[in-house]
Amino acid sequence: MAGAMSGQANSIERRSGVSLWRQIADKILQAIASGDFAENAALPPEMALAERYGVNRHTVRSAIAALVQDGVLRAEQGRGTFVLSRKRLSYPIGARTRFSTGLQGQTTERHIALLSSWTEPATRRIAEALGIARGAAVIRLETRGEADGHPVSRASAWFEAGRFAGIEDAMAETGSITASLRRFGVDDYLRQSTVLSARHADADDLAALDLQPGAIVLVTVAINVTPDGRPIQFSESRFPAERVELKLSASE
Amino acid sequence: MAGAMSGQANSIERRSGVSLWRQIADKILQAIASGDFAENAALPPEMALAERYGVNRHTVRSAIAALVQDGVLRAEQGRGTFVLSRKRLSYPIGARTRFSTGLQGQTTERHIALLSSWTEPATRRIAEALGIARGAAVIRLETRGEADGHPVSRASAWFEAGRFAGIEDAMAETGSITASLRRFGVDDYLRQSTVLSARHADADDLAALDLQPGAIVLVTVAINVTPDGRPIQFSESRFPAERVELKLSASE
DNA sequence: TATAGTTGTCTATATCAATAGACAAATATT
DNA sequence: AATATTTGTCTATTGATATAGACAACTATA
Repeated sequence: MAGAMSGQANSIERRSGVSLWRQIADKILQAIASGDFAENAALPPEMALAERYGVNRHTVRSAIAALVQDGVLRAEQGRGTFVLSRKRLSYPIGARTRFSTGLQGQTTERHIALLSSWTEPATRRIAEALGIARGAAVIRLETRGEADGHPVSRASAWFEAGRFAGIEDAMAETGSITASLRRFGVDDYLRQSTVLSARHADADDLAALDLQPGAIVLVTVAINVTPDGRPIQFSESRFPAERVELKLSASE
Repeated sequence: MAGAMSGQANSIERRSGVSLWRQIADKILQAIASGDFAENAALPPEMALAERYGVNRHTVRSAIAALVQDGVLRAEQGRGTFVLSRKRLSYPIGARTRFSTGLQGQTTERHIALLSSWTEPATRRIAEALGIARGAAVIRLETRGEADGHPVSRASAWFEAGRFAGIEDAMAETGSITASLRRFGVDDYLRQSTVLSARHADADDLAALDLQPGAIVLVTVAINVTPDGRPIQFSESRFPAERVELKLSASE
């Protein structure tokens, strides 16, 4: 274990508003995600981790307890603590970002579940993105992306209500944005813009993505357009940073 | 203020390992960054914020105190609390990502400061990325990007030591990766791959980016190649999520 | 079968985080 | 000048976080 975790600074911040056990849990998650531990590998003993991070053994135990609760680790009395989960999923992002095709090879099964949908007036931001009047009716889809039974994304998407009336039914049936858009004559679409940020998960994210409080989510805000440049979809997606990384496609 | 901040769930998680005051500080930062408040606009009164988030007024005061300390807000007794900082910088990422050109129009001045540099053996990951032997000598540059006097990025970059001997001197002189590479006959280069993640800032990030403990950083891991596909640079960059968002170029 | 190493549990103590209430100090408004 | 609004300060109390030490329970190994 001497070399493992060597890439990161083993530093912990006190009085930060983020408890020490959570910071340590984050570091362990990072180490696992970046491949410092193989699956089923043993973590260093609690005393060693405590010394490494300069905290009490009980503080390390709090961090481990949270990760055990989260299904990332398994502790066995007398033997050690072992890694259960695999590396992060690598979610590709580019001009032709599609949920299902992007995760092929990394997962055996994936789909998008429609959580809810309704019609609402367009905010200024959405109206600008879709090139419609502020306050015009837009259909909002709330979805969750799942891969091998685990939630990997949580998204809100907006479509012009006039042009895409009934898209929620198509979405519920097909479980695919691409397939749903095809029913409205959209055979192809491109990612016009993507803006990326990160924040702590809110209550909705926590529930939908099955995260522990305090987790970080990556946020993308995107506009999809038809090949002739007409905007059709505005969306905000949240990805759990501990389970997903975003891979920007090289050529598009 | 009824409509402002409307986009986010006003929910706070308890027993999360992240203190309530930090969660609220995050939400206020988000609201500012997403344009809910104009510069110099007044925040809602402390009592109103306390009610909105379902916490005590003193908890809100802790959040505001942290942001005042951070230079984001200014509190005036009897008047109110006011927004100082502007919206997030939007940092473009694409095939031709360049630090200086990317921020034109948003800032009046920007440059890259070389913090330190040294030669070290290539780790497995770096060797694979650069297409060299594991353990071969690589030059490591530690840099900080600054715009209008404020730090906006913190990066580590690795170059093959044989081909780019002395690049640290070029970097110190020119303050530009592009200009430094030109001295070694690299007139053009492309972003081959970019992988994105997010985590809490570590001690080094906090110091270099002038952040408060508990802040979140966006992390990009990238490989740059010459037009003929030969890898020349491997880098990991950290951006403060509260001050920078990443804008993916449409055509890359 | 000892022994060393590891996780699990318990008690105790100190500090941080959050709530609660009261009132002072400064500002804006009537 | 009087009043309402808002931030600043103080005391007190509770629960979560972190440290410290001791020992039990379990596993692997010499």
